[in-house]
Amino acid sequence: MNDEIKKPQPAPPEDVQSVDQVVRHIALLIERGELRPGDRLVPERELAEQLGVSRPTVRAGLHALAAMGVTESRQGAGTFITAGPPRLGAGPLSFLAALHGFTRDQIFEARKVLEVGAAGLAAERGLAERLAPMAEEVTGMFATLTEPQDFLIHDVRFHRAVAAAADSPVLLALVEMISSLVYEQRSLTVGRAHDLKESAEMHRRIYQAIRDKDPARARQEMTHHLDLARSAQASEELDLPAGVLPSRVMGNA
Amino acid sequence: MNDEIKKPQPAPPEDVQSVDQVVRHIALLIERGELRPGDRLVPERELAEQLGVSRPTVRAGLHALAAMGVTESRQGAGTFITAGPPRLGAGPLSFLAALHGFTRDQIFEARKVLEVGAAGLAAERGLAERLAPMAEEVTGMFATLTEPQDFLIHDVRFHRAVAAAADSPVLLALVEMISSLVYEQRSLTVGRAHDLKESAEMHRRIYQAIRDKDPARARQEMTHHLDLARSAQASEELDLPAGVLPSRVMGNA
DNA sequence: CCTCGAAATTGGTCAATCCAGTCTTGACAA
DNA sequence: TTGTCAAGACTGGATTGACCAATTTCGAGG
Repeated sequence: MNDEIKKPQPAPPEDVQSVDQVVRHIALLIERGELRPGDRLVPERELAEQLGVSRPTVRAGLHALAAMGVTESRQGAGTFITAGPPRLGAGPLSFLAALHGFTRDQIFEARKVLEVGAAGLAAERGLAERLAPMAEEVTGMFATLTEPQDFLIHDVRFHRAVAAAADSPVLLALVEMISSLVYEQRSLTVGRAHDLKESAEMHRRIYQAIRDKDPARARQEMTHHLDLARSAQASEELDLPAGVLPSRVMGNA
Repeated sequence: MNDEIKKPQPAPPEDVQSVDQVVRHIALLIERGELRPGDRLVPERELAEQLGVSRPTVRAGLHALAAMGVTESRQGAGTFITAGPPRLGAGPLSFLAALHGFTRDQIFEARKVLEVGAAGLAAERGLAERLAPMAEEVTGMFATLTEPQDFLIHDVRFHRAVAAAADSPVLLALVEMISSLVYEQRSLTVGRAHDLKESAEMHRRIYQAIRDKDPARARQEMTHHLDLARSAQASEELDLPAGVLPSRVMGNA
């Protein structure tokens, strides 16, 4: 064999995976506070040069970050750190649900823990400025009693508003994560819903308990509501053409 | 203009993004039950041909799935659907924490809601086969009172065992997600911990309440423990060299 | 029948190139 | 002077083709 033509290892034997290196680099910049929400990253080409990796590798890393909801890319404009309120994409949970066949009851169980706790916290806090969004969604529910799909949107938004009123960003992120899952499931069956009026009434009572700064009642009303909602959804799923249900738990990636 | 020479679009005008197409394709296979945990995906090259996209594009999609904890790739072996128990990677939450500067108290707030609820459920269920793991971790804590880092590991595992005893996969996934965050934060300061013995005692009381199928006591003990743990961690952070704390909230991607 | 090593398989990466939106800039007209 | 808009640069989106490295497979040889 010739021993001077070959120049095998152009890069030092760094055993780190190149694409991980990209993710770690961005993570480092975020840790250091050099990248804040809304900021624009350096162009892919430049990033590739800085890290000494190829552009496809950089792109793979950026896609991974995008999947985690950290970045957003706009063709022609650039790649940006996700702005807006702290949000946890529903993608991972959706996949988990599809892979392990989470049941409706299992999801409601988690909801009960999260949202009953959130309702209690919201009532303890009693932040006046958080009441309006909740009230608005309740109004929206009463206004869409004959439009199940629209009703559902207000329903989900109400529950998010409650979590927001708990004034706990982490809790809010978790609730939003699950409510996305709930929305995806429920939107398939809500057309067969009965008693939307009763549902709206329950939401109103939850709101009133939080407004009255009565944590115990807020928790109790939320518990009651979720139990009934679980039963309601179960009955909605009964008279449904077979085959429509089992799948379709996936959300936006 | 000529109207027969041009043949502009080699691909039908699908306005879908290629990399999204890859993710959706895998998602579809999972929905249909054609891909189950542990299964191996078709090779990248074949997948690229099937979908009519390039391999770097396929790789970007697979990296996105990997970031969501859906797939795992092993060089030379193949790409597999993540096996094992339902698990939600800590990556997204870690980034969220770093980006929005979640405080220790905010994390503990979420923990209280999740874990107090989990402890209550675990006590209600009273599944005998879930008790052993909890007891084992309590034992481990008493055995490592002088080794804070090892103690912390048992601590975190105990809390996961409680969530597992709640027998709610969704809740367990959420608790694991947060406990990863807690571990990352706490491992920096646990060296300065006092009263590890008292902490072990509290865990033992939580365990006993669950073992006795006493939900109210389980919830109360867990609440009490988390409140004290929050104070303890706060004091640990006080006498710490400045600059070590603020960053380092990122986890494995 | 067992062991071991070569070859096929598969993920990991890079290089160069083109396409498609987006933003910037400066010339031209009002 | 000012406003408009079109050309060009900039940036992400995607492809082709090739090569490296780890793993698996399978047959030759003991």
